[in-house]
Amino acid sequence: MATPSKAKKKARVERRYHHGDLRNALVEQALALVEGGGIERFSLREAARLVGVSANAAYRHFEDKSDLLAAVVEVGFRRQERYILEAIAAVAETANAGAAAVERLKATGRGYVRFAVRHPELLRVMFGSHAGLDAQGFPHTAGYGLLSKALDALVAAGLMPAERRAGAELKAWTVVHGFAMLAIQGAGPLHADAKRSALLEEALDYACTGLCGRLDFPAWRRSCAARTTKRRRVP
Amino acid sequence: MATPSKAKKKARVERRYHHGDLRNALVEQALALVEGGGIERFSLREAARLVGVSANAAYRHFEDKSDLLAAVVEVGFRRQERYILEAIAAVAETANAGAAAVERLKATGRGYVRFAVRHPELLRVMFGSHAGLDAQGFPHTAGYGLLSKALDALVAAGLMPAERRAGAELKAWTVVHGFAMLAIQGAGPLHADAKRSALLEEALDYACTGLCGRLDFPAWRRSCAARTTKRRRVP
DNA sequence: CTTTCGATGTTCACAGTGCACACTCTCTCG
DNA sequence: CGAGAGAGTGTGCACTGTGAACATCGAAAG
Repeated sequence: MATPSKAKKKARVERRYHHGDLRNALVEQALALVEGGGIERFSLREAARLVGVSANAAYRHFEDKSDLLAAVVEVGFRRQERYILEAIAAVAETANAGAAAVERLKATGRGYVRFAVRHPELLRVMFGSHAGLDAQGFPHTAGYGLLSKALDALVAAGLMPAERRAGAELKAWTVVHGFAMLAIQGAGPLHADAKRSALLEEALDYACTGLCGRLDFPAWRRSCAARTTKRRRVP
Repeated sequence: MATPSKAKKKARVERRYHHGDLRNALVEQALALVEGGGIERFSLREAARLVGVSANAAYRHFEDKSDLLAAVVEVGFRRQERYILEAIAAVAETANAGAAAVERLKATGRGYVRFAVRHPELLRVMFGSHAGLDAQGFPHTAGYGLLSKALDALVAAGLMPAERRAGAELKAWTVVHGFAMLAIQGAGPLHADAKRSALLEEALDYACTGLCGRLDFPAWRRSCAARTTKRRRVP
């Protein structure tokens, strides 16, 4: 066997007095509890128990139960961001700048909704109380910045009149957030996967229409055609 | 003094063994607790205590804590419906059928959002778990029917192409629900009353654009003009 | 007018929760 | 090496949701 002095440093599987990474372990466990059974079936005590630590150990790392939950919300937003980035990465490249801008915008929405459907309880917790948004009222997430860039590109490509640019983030967010929330609620025909993604595409077209103000820019038509023909799969 | 045999029948203010209307009293109290302090600050026991009854008395009227909450959700939906009806009643009559249809559609959204802003915690509870929606996934509320009628009228007035009619309820609902949720979350500039209602009007215009597909129907322009000139106050 | 019975409320009991306090263990640094 | 700070434990308290047995009332049946 190896020298105990070195083995003690890390990688000790047996019960140690100091956990070593309790904070993260608790957040991870809390998240698991939330995802499988909603916010009701989550207690600080059970999270601690499952991690193999006394209940009060959690208070060395979190003020409160709600503080632990806030940490869960934080990783929720980061996870959502990853979904959005993946969705954007999945769109096909196009020579047409307008089509690319439209596709990137739509991909943002696809990632948002995909995250919602895969982690409904987590999303509910993220928007369950006044938390998760920064002082300006936006998520401190790269995803929001990507949305802004996509909208800028839409203007640059001549698809969106410049005077419609202001506040466009919020409008786009409104549609996508509403869709996501209703989807996880099982509203209308949104619970079935196939139907939902078809309706999402409709909703995204509809959102773009609303954002740009009109359908009949020539470049717009071309971009729509580009979308339906080629799209890469998400891994 | 009156004959005791008759006074005993009803209207006894003193402590009686049988409450007489416990179920309603509990729902009312539970609703009050939810509205002032969110779902966390609501316990079956406290509701019972405030009503002046033992905790377990509630179990004669409700299966569960969650069953009581479901009753709260029910009255929430009815209350929301009243807001929508009031908002619709508040729009000015117009000779132009198209303008009237647009206004009725928008009013639905205004009522929805107004309810959300006035009863944020209640709305959160209403959409906090898989509840409140019927088997088809729609709220069993007259408000939804009114939305459908407004959309039909939009088609009848020639503002919305008939081929865009299918699924329009869901799209309208998506925008308005998303707006309402983000508003009560304090997202972006939505927490300030004045800014919010201005943005709501923008969002409603934007939703109509998306629903109808194009801005430049002549009747559409006229209806927009009609909206900005005259609107009655909500009482 | 009694008797009886079902609906409605009460009390007691139990497990589980969030949290405060005082205690113990271990690692690090002077 | 020894002291102190940071991390984890145990005990205790007020509270919760819920089950089971008991108490009370109103109305229907005799």
